[in-house]
Amino acid sequence: MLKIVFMGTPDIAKLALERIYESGNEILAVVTTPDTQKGRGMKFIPSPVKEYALEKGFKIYQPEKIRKNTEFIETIKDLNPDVICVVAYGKILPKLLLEIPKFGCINIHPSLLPKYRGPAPIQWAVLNGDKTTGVSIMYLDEGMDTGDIIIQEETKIEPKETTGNLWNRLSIMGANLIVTALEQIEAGTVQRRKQEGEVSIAPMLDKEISKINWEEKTGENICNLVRGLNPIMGAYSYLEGKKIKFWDVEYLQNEDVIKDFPELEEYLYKLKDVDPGTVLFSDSKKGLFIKAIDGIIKAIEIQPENSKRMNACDYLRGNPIEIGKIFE
RNA sequence: CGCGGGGUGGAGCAGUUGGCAGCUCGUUGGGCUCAUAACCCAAAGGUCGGUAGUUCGAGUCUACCCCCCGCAA
Repeated sequence: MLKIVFMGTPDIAKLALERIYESGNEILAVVTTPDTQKGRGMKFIPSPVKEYALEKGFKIYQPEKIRKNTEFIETIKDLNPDVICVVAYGKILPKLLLEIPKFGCINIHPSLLPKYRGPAPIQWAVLNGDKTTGVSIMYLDEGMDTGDIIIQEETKIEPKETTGNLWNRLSIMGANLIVTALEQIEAGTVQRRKQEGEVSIAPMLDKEISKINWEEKTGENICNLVRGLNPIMGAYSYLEGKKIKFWDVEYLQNEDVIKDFPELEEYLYKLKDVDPGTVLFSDSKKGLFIKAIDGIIKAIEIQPENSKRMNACDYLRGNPIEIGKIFE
């Protein structure tokens, strides 16, 4: 049994905390970011980690800042933890804190380091259309995700998998893996190795990215954008001044569409002349088809302005879209 | 007391200056088809988010409440 201080904030961290606790370790304290005003009405919402900690009665700390917060650092020092586990805490730990636990500070990072160092590794793996990714358990050092690796596990990214799906899977993998790492630390069999391979950075997602660029992006790019931003932001486009978000789309070749809908064949000759983003076919039974530079995007799940997500076909029933209108 | 949008048959929407609650689909039954997600005919299905009020009369106007959604953080 190890004595652990856990630092983390979102749901991915909550799951890890849960597993660490359930596998028989002692949680000396939980550190999470202060409650923030979120959502409609700007109410103060505790982080998922805090909720779980409250439920289990763990000691909770929510310092505003930790760099130069000597009082907080002393508090942690007094707890005398064997290990500090950090999972998506949201703040960079100062050296003074890193040096406290005798077995070090370990971290879950949801990518195969050194690929995708930084805050948005899962999102970027999907956005870039990667076929595989993984989870790394590593020692923290003063850099950004540059510490030595303890264990890594790889997983495939399914062709239609969204960031949300992958996020859930990696959360579980990470939670299990950090427990394994803790067991190794306790048993004294833990190994560490330097990060090797090509380094890349996964920066925070810019808002700009969520607008679909029909002119320049290929059908595959658009598909990756849509699933990569689901469910965090959603990719959007404007139709007649109204913002429409795309939550699920399918990328089709012209031939695929003709095969399913022979009646579209008469439109085929027009395809070359039409601008990307143009609505090629719109019907509440067959769906909504939009031209991309190299094929056709079929909208499956969309979200109109001020409304909720819905099936594209449902939307078209009450809001018919004329063929020839252009998304931009 | 951050800003804004909205709750109308199972789904998505319309409903003008208050005056019989509609549209596109779906569902059920029937018909036509070699056949169909196509077409034709018919039917069922709503206390219009809730409560109180104004009125001869409220989906529509007023007040309060509940729920949902978007932006912003």
